[in-house]
Amino acid sequence: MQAPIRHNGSSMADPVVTVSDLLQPVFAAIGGDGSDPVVRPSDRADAQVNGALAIAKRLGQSPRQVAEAVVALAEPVLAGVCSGIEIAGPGFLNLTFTNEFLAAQLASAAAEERLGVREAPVSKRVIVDYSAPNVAKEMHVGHLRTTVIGDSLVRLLTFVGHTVIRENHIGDWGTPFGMLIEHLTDLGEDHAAASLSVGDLDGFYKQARAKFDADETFQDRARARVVMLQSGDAETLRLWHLLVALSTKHFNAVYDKLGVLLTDDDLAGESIYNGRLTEVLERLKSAGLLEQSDGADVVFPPGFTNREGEPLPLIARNSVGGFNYSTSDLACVIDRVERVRADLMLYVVGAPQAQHFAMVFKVAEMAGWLQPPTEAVHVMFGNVLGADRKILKSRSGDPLKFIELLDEAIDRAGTAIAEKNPDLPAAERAEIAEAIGIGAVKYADLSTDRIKDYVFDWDRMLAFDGNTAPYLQYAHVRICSIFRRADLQRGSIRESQPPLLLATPQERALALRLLAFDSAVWDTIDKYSPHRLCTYLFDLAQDFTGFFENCPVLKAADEATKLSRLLLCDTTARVLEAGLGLLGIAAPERM
RNA sequence: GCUCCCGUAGCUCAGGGGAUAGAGCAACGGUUUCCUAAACUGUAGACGGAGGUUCGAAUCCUUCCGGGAGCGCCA
Repeated sequence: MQAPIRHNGSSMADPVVTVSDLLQPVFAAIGGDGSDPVVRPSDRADAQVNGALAIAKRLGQSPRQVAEAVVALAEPVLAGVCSGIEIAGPGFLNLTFTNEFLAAQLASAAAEERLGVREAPVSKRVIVDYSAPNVAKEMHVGHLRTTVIGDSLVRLLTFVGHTVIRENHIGDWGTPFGMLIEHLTDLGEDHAAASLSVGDLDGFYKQARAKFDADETFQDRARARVVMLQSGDAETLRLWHLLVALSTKHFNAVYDKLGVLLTDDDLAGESIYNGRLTEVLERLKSAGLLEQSDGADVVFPPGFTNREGEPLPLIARNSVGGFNYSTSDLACVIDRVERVRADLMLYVVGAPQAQHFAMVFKVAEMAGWLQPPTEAVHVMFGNVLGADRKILKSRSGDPLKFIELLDEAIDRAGTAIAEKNPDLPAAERAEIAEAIGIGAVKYADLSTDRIKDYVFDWDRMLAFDGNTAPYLQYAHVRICSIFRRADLQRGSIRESQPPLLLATPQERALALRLLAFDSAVWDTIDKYSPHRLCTYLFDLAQDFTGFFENCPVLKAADEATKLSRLLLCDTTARVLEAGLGLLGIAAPERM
C-alpha cells in the first residue's frame, strides 16, 4: 500500500486538496504560472478537474486538446492516486480515486487530532465582537443570532489555530442610565437588587421609562444623573456598577444555559471607550477630516448620501457637544488595532447596521487607523421571523425573552425524549434534553445562510428527520450504540489501526465525505458562514445512515471488514462530534 | 427618492462561472426475525421577468417586478 501523501508534515488528507496540489505543476507546465486545476467534488466521479477549459480559452486552443495534454502529464503524477482519469464533456476530467489512496488518506486523517483539517497558514489575532446585550434590559430573541453565530466563528477560528479574542460589546453607557440609576435610588438598592436578581430586567426598565415619560422632576434628576455619570462621580459610578453587575449576572445565566464561551473576562462594553472619545475627535481633526455641519463635528466619507442626495456625514460630536455610538465605534477600532493588535476584526451584528459600519470602517481607513492587512468585517445577518413572517414576538407582543426560549426548547426536547426513549434513566434525560433542545435552536439558526431571514419553527427544528440537530445527533448516537453493543472502546479501534477496506459504494461515499471535512471547515471560515459546515454535517449524517443501513458492522461477513467498519464508525463519530462542537452543539452518546 | 440585502419545487432551505440545479418536510408508494424505524427507500415537483457578457449563467452585468431594511445629530 502506498504511503499517505503529505507535505511538510502538515495535514493533507483532503483528496481534493492533495490532488489540486499534485496537479498544480502539471497545469503550470501547460497553462503557465498561476493556472488553477480547479478540482471539485463531483456527482459523477470522485472528483472533477475543470481547469483545462480556462487554459484552452486563454491559449485559444481546443479544450479537448488541452485536456488530453493534461491527462498525458497527470497520469504519472496521479499513479496510485487515481484508478481512472477520463475526459468528459467539453474538457472536464473525471477522477476516480483508488481505494488504497482513499484508505491511506483517511487513515492519515483519523490519526490526527484535527481529523485532517489544515492549520491556518498564518496564525492571526482575531477579535470576534458578538452578543452585545444591553445593561438593564432582558436578553431577547434578537440576541440569538449574534450570540450563536459569533460563538461558532470563535470556535472555528480557534480550531484552525488563530488566536481569538472574544469581545462582548455590551450597551452599558448612554443617556438611559440617568433614568435607570434614579429609579434604582427610588426603589432602594436592596429592593432593586432583589427584584432584579429574580430576573425581571424588563420590568425594571419599563418602570424607569414610564416614570421618565410621566414625571418632569424625574426627567430632570435623570439628566443631572447622566452628567454625574459622565463626569465620573464616585457614588454614581458605584450605582452604575451595581446595575451592570446585576445585568451581567442575567447575561451569564443565559450564556450558561445556551452553552457559549462568553464570560465576564470578555466584557468590553461601550463604557470602556468613554475616556478616549475626545482623542478620536482630535485625531480626526489632525488628520484633516473633521468638518462642521449644522453645528456638529462630522466626517464625510465618500460614497454615502442622505435622503436629499447630499453627502451623508458620520457624526463624531453632535451640535450640543455630545458623543454618540459612531465616536465610540471609532474609538473601539483604534483600541482593537493599537492596543489589542488585532489582524482581523469580526463584527457579528445585524444587517440593518450595514451602513453604519461601512461608514465607520471607511472613516477609520481615511484616518489611517485601519490599513491592510488589518481588516474589519461586518458579519451581518438577517432576522428571526415568526410564522407570520414578521419579527418573532411573544404572545404579548414583547420580544421573546431569550431565557424563556431556551427553557421551552429544553422542555420540548424533554417531552420528545420521554416519548421516544422511555427507558432512558431519568438522571440522563435532563442532560440529554438540554443537548437536544439547545442544539436544535442553535442549529436552526446556524443552518441557514446568515444573511437571510429565517422562520423560527419549533416542530421543524426539533424534528428528527431533515437538516436538524437531532438528526445529526442521532447519527452520532447510533455509532455510540454500536460500540456499546460490542462492549468496545472507540479509542481502542483507533489505536489498533486496522486497514480500511472500502468495498461497497456506501463505504467509499462515507470515506470521501469524511475526507471533505477539511474543505468544509475552510469554506465555512472563508465566508464566515456556519451554514456551510451544517450542510456538510448533514450530508455526512446521510452518508452515514446509508452506510448503516447497507453495511452491517458487528455482523460483518469477516473480522477484517468488521474492524474496518468500526474504524469508519469511529471516525464518523469523531467528525460529527467535532463538527457539532464547532457549532457549539453537544453530541450526546444516547438519546 | 437614494442605497443595501433577499426572490430556487406546494412549504422550509442548499448550490454563488462548469456537465443532467441538490436536500428535508408535505403528497402518493415500498422497507423492521437485523448494530435505536428518532431510520432507509421509490415516484412526482423549481432557478421572479426581460436583455447582456461567456465556449458555458441559478451564479457575473443592466433593467423591470415583488419582499425586507437603512438613509444627520438614539444605540
